[in-house]
Amino acid sequence: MPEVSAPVRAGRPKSVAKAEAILCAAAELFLAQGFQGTSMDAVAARAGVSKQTVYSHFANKEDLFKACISAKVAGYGFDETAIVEDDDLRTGLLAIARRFVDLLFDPDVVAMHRVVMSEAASQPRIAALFFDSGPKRTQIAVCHFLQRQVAKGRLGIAEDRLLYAATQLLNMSIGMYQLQLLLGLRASIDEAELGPHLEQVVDDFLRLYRA
Amino acid sequence: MPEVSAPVRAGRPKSVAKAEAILCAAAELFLAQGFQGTSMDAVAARAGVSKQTVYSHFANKEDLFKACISAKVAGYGFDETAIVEDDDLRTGLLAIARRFVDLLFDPDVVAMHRVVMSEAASQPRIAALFFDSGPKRTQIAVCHFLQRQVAKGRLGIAEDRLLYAATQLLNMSIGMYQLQLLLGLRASIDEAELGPHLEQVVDDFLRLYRA
DNA sequence: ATAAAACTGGACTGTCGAGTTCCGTTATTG
DNA sequence: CAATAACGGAACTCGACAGTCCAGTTTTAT
Repeated sequence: MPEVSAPVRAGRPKSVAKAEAILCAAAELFLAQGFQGTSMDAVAARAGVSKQTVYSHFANKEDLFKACISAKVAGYGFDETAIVEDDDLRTGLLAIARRFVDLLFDPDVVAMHRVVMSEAASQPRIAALFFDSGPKRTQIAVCHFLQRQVAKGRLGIAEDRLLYAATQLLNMSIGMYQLQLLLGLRASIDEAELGPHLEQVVDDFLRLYRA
Repeated sequence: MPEVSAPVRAGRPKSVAKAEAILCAAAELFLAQGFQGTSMDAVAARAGVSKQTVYSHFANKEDLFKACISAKVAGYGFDETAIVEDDDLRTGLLAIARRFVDLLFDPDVVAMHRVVMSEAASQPRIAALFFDSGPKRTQIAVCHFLQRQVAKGRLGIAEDRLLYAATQLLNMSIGMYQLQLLLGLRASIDEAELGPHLEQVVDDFLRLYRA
């Protein structure tokens, strides 16, 4: 029985560095100009690589796109382990809201939303992957945080309304800001506007759910 | 002084019916397949018209796109005059939330969001037009409703927080539903799920702001 | 009737992009 | 060193599409 996992090793191995350069270049272009707006020639040029090499690492444009989004999604997750169980509940919620909008309003993440949405029809798998490892994961992480606060007796939320409450906190944090970013009506959100907004959101959340 | 507004009338006039057919066909295709995914040949074919005729009514693809979105936006507004000043405040708020999600979750409107977002970079004017006569107008309409309820002594909201409160009501109504629709993860939202959700949203809103 | 302009249908140009192919070069393994 | 495979570079095929052109036909105002 021949070695299936190592099929006849010989010759020059594929450069991992080049594969990463291609992936990186492609991600920049796809996020900035969309899938259809990005040509394989442009990717090769930006990666400083020949088109042949691009096709030796990725079968076609669609595969390259999927690899890009998968990599980006994996790298950009809402880090749930970083949620500090602060002594002050309000501070903890504020930190969560802050971390959330910092992620959501990041130019790359905004661009990702745009691209995944516009390709959702032709790439349903990518859309599902994005949702599960992005928004869904975030929602669940916040949900777990709330659950722990309920267990500590600091919040009063029924078990079957935890997901709803988490979504509420996140949705209220978004405000009109994300839409304006997605539409390119703003380049970024001013801290002087965002800070008070998030405090208001957290205060309202506490009025609804404080034990 | 020559007639500037009626420059030398003669010959066959342009068919308004054909212009509308073109606009209608283009809208269907643009919303279903995006700007870049729609060819002028396809528009002409769908409208049952020659390509020449398309170009006689619209200078180029971009102009046609702008005309399409403008027309759709004008036709799809959140009808603020239809907000009934119901005796029961809860019923009134529920009606607003319902009207809002009925509009926002409409397949055409979802598709519009997708298209306008993906073309926002190259068509900033369209994005601004969409925002102002869509989300912005809705927000203001709800804001006015809330203001009247405050005047009647039924709600307690500070003047400078009316916009925030309106956004809150709308954002909470959206839940995760719009994102799932935009990503094509759902085709529509089941009433059995949406009804209780909206009631919960309105109840929470009332807990925060009832006078 | 007549002239002007809209409309059809199709052919045509020019461009761009995905994916392939070929050849010479370079790196790696045995 | 020799076999092997990645890489660069460039040319190439093939199809799609925006926009134009034209010759003939239809509609409409004067």
